[in-house]
Amino acid sequence: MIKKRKLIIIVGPNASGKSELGVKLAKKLNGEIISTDSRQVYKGLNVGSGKITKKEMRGVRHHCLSVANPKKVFTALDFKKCAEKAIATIYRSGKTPIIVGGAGFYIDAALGRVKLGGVPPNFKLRKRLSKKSALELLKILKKLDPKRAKTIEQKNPRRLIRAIEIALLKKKCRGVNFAGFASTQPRGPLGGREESKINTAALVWIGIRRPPEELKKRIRARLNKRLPNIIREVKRLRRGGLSWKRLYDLGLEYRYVSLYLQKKLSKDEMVQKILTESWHYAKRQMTWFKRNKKIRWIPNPKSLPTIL
RNA sequence: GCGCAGGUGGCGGAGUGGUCAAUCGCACGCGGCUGUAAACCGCGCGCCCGGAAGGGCUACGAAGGUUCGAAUCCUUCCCUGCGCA
Repeated sequence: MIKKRKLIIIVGPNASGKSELGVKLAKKLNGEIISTDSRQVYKGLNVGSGKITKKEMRGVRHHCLSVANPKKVFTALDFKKCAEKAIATIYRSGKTPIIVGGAGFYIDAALGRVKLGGVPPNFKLRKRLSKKSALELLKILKKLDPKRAKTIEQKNPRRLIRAIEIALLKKKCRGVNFAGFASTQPRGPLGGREESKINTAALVWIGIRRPPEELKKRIRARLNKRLPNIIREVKRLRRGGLSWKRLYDLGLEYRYVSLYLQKKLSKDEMVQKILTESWHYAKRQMTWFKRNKKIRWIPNPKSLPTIL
């Protein structure tokens, strides 16, 4: 039996101060950071995604940052692979891995708390299905996988399409053992575990939770400071060949700044949109994390728990 | 001062005699999420009781009136925008 190694996970909403805490802990514990952010994985999405700067890293090594081409979708599975590799590397060098991020789904995927199927995205199929209504999609799914049809969010086209994608491939490969498939996987207390080095680690969850008004203020301050650079960044991304559509899908600052640059929003509308949407996002992040009872909540990065 | 348009829930904006506590969008609150996740989706949202069904109360600028019944019709008043003075 391998001795349990420590793995620290720092979570919290947008603009709560996770990166700062991460570096602080890394310094203290001789650790390295695995950033868990669905937009910071892309090259060129820097200011807008709130990516930590070289200077802010203070010499601490960060993994899974700027590892993907923004033109292509980087999936949760891609992230999981990156994180696992990083964790292995960090352990090998005798250091402590510290996962820092706000993308709850990615973190849970990386740790095997959410099981990813093994069915890659089929963009042609998605495109075709995207023309159908949720009701039509549900009908299709009912035929393909009645079991999944019962548990799925019945009005969410994106989920329905993915479920159909899975069911279709499953059908095609009937006979093969697909026990690992998400669609038939019970949700167990941890959503099903997987074999990995992570299972042998002692997980320490830390969450930063700030009062709503304070968080809103931080979000606003951060945007004010960065907006000019974000606009510049979006222009640069455009020149680099990102479509408006892609920028829209990237969400938040990328979405609304590009609408502004296309003159579909005034500057003021853009700012308001980014602010409220960032707040909504922060709340969504919190609802994700609230379920995780292992998280120890602290009010700010300064109140470092003594458990370490 | 005259003419025209209008005043509806936190905001925008429908409704124009009963089926209206009032379509819808936004904000706000809560939640979901199994390879797009900063994406995507659901529920609630006047007040009070209820798990719900349902019931009670107060509401559509103000005050009166018509009517079995008014956010909707009439009168007066107050306010706003545009036009003419």
